[in-house]
Amino acid sequence: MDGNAASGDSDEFSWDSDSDNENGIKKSPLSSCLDSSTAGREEGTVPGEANASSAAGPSNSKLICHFVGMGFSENIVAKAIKENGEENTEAILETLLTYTVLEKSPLEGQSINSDILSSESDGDSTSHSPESDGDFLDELSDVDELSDINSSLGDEENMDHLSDKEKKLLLLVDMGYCIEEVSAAIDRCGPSCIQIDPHKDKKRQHFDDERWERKRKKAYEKKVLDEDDDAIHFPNPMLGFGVPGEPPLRTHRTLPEAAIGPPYFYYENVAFTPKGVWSTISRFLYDIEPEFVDSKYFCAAARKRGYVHNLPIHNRRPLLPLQPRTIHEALPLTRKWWPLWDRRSKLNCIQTVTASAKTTEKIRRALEGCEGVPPLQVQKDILDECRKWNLVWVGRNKVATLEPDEIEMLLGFPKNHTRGGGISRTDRLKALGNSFQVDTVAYHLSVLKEIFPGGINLLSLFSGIGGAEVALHRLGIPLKNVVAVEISETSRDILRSWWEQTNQTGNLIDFTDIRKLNADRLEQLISSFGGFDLIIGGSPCNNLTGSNRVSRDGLEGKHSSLFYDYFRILDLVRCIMGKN
DNA sequence: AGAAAGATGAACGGTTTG
DNA sequence: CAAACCGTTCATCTTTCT
Repeated sequence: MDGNAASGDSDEFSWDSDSDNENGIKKSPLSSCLDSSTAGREEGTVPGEANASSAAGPSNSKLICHFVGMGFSENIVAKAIKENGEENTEAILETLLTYTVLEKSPLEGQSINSDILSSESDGDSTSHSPESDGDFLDELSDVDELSDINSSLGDEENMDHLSDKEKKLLLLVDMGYCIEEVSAAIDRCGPSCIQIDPHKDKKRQHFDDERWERKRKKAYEKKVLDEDDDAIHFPNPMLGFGVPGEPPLRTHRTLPEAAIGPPYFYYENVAFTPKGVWSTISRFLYDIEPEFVDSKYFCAAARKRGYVHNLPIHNRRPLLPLQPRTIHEALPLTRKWWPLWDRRSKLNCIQTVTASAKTTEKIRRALEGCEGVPPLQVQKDILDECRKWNLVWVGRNKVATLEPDEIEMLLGFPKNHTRGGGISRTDRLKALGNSFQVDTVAYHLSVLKEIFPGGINLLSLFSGIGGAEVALHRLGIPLKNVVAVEISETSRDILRSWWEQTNQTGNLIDFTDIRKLNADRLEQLISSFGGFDLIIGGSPCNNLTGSNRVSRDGLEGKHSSLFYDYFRILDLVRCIMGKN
């Protein structure tokens, strides 16, 4: 998946507006599906089409199903739809939230929810600039109103009549959390799993201090999560349920009822995220326990990732031939120049940026300055740089960065997979750095071969350069219909060019923006070939990975919040296929 | 020739884990 | 404690467009 891609196109969603992220109220990933079904900006459909069809008969149950999937009870959903009509999903949501959150104090409920929803559906977000005076004042007045309402609710007396869930919901929303997410989270794990400090010292003037607000939110998140009991723990060594060549750690597991397919699904992201991210992901993905695997057990490079999937885990088979597992085997030409004091046998994680010529030049000069074995301190400094930049030895005193074709091999792609067609070296490295390790994913997907001997229909979200497609193809699982959603044109080109070169007999349909993929389009696709067998994707890690010094904002980050779109699409497909 | 767009290089800490 | 991390941003150089 191309991590930067989300910022590439014109922003109808105003992701860039800091104030949206700061108070966290306007942005509600869960409701984005509702946005797109009402706003009529779907790819390949004319505006209004969605409204027309959602008023039709069968989609009424779909609508109910959708809201029930969000955690509302069927009775209330039916009531809300009756009250608002089927076409106005935002109004339905508003009503639902009103019922759910503030049944017993309708007055406050109305004002809070209408604030949230009216500001969300606020027309002009395209040319939105946080510096613009008018906009800025608008934001402030929104926030002020909200904080007035909330502070009036803030004292204990006024909250006495509210249930545990309602109190916590209000407090978290007050902290800047997205209301739908909080509601879903509480529904999934109960109010007691979310610890709230009732002593909030809210000062209005702090709202114009972005940094303070961000810090406060971060600190609060940390506090909430530190007190969270079910923190994720990582297996050490990071073998998941098992890797080839080792006795399996587990061959069976019991999935939560709600998690069982069809369709099968497979979600991937970096293992080491800010705290709490994986428990949120797991909670959304039907409480499935993530499988954490380091790809160093599949190839010569480390790649620590978490996978949430509902696939069977017995009778997994690795891709053959097995990849070389050490640097020397994978890159034999480096052996000759590899100094004895560099004891690395595995490469570190392949990332999107590589060292410059200056770094390798510096190392060469440092080594030429000493005769024989360099002093320990020099060794250590050089090794630190080598580990940091994944450098390999290519000549006397010479280290070098990995070449794109070497990375293709390490990640399990065919040689020249990303080469040519006007793609620059930088773009290759970037696209590769964002990709799956094919052997690892294929090992997990291998169980599909006997389930679907005739091939599968695949929905590939954030498909990038096609790691999932390559994995399935190498497993010998025929690809019947592949719907690939990828925002980067470069990556789409790479996938299509691979598709055309590998004698595929199926159809490849591609989409650009997952945010614009809606229920109507999915329904069309599903009815045209009878449903998806596998929904696979790794959403952007930009705001999760430790490499990001600037905006490691967690799941609510500009890019990584697209996880909620993965969930939205998955849930929609399950819904449409009648499994919700 | 000059502007615009694209490619490359270099500097930028902190959180999380065992 | 060390060690690792699917990254961002700005400056500068290079290529392409007008």
